[in-house]
Amino acid sequence: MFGRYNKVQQAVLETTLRLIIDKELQATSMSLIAKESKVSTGNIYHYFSSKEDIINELYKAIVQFNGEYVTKNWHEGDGVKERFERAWTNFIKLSLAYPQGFQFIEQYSFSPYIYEQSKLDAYETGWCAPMEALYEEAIGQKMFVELEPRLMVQMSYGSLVYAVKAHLQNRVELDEPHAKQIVAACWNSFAKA
Amino acid sequence: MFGRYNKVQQAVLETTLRLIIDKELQATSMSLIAKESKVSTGNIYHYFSSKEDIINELYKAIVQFNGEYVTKNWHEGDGVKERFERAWTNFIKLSLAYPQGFQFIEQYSFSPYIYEQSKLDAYETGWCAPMEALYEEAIGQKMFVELEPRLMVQMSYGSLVYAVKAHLQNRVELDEPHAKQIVAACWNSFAKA
DNA sequence: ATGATTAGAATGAACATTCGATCTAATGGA
DNA sequence: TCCATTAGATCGAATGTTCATTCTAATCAT
Repeated sequence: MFGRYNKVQQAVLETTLRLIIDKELQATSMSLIAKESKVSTGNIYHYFSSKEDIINELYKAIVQFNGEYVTKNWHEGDGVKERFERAWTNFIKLSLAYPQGFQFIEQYSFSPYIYEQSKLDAYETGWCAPMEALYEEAIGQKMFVELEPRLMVQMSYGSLVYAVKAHLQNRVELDEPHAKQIVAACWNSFAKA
Repeated sequence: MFGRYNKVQQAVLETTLRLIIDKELQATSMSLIAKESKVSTGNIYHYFSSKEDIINELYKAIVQFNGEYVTKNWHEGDGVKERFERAWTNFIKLSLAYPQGFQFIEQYSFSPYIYEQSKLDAYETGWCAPMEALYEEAIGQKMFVELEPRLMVQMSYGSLVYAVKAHLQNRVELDEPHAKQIVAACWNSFAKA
């Protein structure tokens, strides 16, 4: 997930992600990050300019990772529906495989802690732009009702997010057949009769 | 929203809600709450045992308020679909009328800051239980596909939450006709062909 | 006059950040 | 080959601030 960073940075980012999800941001002090990552506070400040900076790097790295994951295996020649199913199925798999990254994005993508610039970049480096284009295509082919693609993508995403959240809280099953039904529900919500 | 509390408690809760949404929790100090609510710190501690306690009272009060709001105007004799539309339309209206309450619940319902007990109570005092019963009914009448009602309710809720979020960030329109289309999309996602 | 409330000072802990010292490893000159 | 020099990496104690909470003495309302 943090391949483009050096060893020290990786240790800090991984530790911070884990601590923030386990314990909440305010309970995650720099000294705790230092202890758990086995990097001294001084050295952390050698590689990151502030605590905020760590959080923002985390955010950017995860957004990019998620973007690549969701748009994986889109084959040339696949129809709109195939790509739709592939993308959102990828998203569910991603969320189950990297629940900490999922929860981090969930908790912080609307937080003032994340710089506006990071959020703007996220639109391009993440899956937002490609998914909106896909929904646009679906409208063009009369498969979807006429609604703003941006709104529709957000709604589908919200459905999946809450399904995954419910699962992570042990409140519902989320196996292969469930995932299929969930993605189908997303399709049906905008499919033309 | 805080009808069951006394004047002092109301002032504190209203102020805290506003500050937390405007500025983030960590930037909302007790002294700031005291200054803006015009209640001295000493007196705040007379009515609340800690900062955590304020947050948890806020949470419980808003959950209950939202629960009553969403299930408002369910008329005897209304069919499942009418109640479905009424409930989620109420939810959208609620979110637009009380965006701070909406954002608070969004940010804190998964946070470790909220006691587990508060979360458990929320299930009964909020709209979760009645909505699951409604979805159950829809399944019984063969209107909905067979999926866990809990999962379906969460997914519908997620759709609406993200639609409202997108609107609050000025990213999409959310007027009366849009609300209708959004609620229809939620219905269609689980409607039997 | 009794209980509620206020202003705000005092307390003590927690925390982000800084800084000077020490370590490491690579390079260069003899 | 062997030591000297250097640049950067790493350390962790020290700094200064912020903040939740407590306390005190004064004021207000009934």
